[in-house]
Amino acid sequence: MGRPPCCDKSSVRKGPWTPEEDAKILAYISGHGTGNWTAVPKKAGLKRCGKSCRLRWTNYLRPDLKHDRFTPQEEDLIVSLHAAIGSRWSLIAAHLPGRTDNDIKNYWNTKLRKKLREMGIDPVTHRPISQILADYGNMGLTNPLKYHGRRHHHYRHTSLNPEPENKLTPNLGELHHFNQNTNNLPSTQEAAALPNNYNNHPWDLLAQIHAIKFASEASNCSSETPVIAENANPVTKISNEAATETETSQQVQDYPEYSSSNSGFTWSEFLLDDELCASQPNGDTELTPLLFEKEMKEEKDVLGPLHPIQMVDGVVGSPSISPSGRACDDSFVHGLLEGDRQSLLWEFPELFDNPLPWCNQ
DNA sequence: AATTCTGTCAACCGCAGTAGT
DNA sequence: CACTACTGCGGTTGACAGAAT
Repeated sequence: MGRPPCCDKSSVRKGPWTPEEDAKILAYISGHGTGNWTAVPKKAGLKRCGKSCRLRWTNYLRPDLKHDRFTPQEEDLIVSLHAAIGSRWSLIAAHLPGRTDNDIKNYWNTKLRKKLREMGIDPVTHRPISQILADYGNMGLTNPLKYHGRRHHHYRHTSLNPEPENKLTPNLGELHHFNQNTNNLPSTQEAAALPNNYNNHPWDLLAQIHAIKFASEASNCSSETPVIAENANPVTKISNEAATETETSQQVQDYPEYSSSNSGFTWSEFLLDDELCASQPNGDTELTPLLFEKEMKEEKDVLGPLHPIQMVDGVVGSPSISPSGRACDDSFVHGLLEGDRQSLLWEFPELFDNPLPWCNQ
C-alpha cells in the first residue's frame, strides 16, 4: 500500500484557477499568512487540494514574484548554474530573486535547452556536442565505449546517453536490435525506419553511430595515440566540427571504406553488462551501491584523480560535471554562492582536498 | 477556412525528507 | 521506533494560443 492521497480527489476542483479562487486565497493568506496548507482550502472556502493551493501561491500569487520576461543576465545565470549544479531548479531559483523553480524549469525546457543545442552545445553537459563524441573515443583508450550501458551515474549527463530526453542517441534497446539482428551498423534505410523520430533532430543518427564506431576502432588500434586525431577519419572529424545534418550524412556516404562491412566492430561492445549491474528485460541496468563505488573508482582511473575546478570568483566546481575544465572560461559561473559550495562539498568531498591543476597557470 | 503542428506555461503527480505524535 | 501528515522537489502533462500547412 502506498501513501493515502492528501485529500479526497473526487471532491476537489482541478485545473486552472479562477480569479475568484485567487481572490479567496489571497484574502486568506493576507489575514492568516502561510502554513498548514492542508487547512487552507477549508478555511479559505476553496474546493481545492491544499497542495494545489500551496502551488498556486508559491508559483503565481506570491507578491514578490516577477511576471515579466527573463533578462539576458538571468538567462546567463541560469545556464551557468545549470552547468555547475544540473537541474536543481530550486537551488537555481534561489539565485534569481522573483523567479520560481517552476518558472526556471519551464524556461529551460522550452527556450534555453533549444538555444544551446542550436549553438552546438549539449545542454546536459554544456560541452560542444562534437567534443563529447570525441571524448567517447578517448575514453575507449582503456575500455572502449563501456559507459554506454550506464544510465544512472555521471555518464547519463552526456549527449550519448539513452535517456529519453536526449534524442541524440539510439537507446540500448535499439542498439540491441542491431546487435541481435545484423551484428552490424544499420543501413541508411534501417536508420530511417527507427522509431522515436531520431531522424528529426539536427544530427543524423546514422552519422553519429558511424562516428562513435570509428572512435572505437581508432582506440582499439592504439592505446597510445589520441583517438580523434586531426585526420583520423573524415566522419569523426566532421562531427568534431559540429557538422550539420546534411554535411554529416553526406560524409558518411562519401566514405564507404569506413562502412561496417569492412570492420570487425560488433555492437556487443556497447552492450557489455557490468557484473554488478542487474540486467533488466528492457536492456536497462540497475545501479547498486556496490557498483556506484566501483564506478567511482573506475572513473578516477579513466579521468585521473578528481580535481576541483577554480571558477572565476574563486568557488569550486565539480569535475564530474565539467571534466574538460571549461569552468575556467570567463563566461562560466559568476554567481555560485556558499550554499552551492557546501552542496558540492557534501557530494564530492574529495574535490576539496586536491590542488588546482589547471587554473592560475 | 480548416486542420495540424509547435511552443508555452500553469498545474499535477509521485517521491523523498522531515517533523510531530 | 513506527506511523502519519506536511512540505519541497523535479519530472511530466495537458490546455491553450499562435504559426504553419
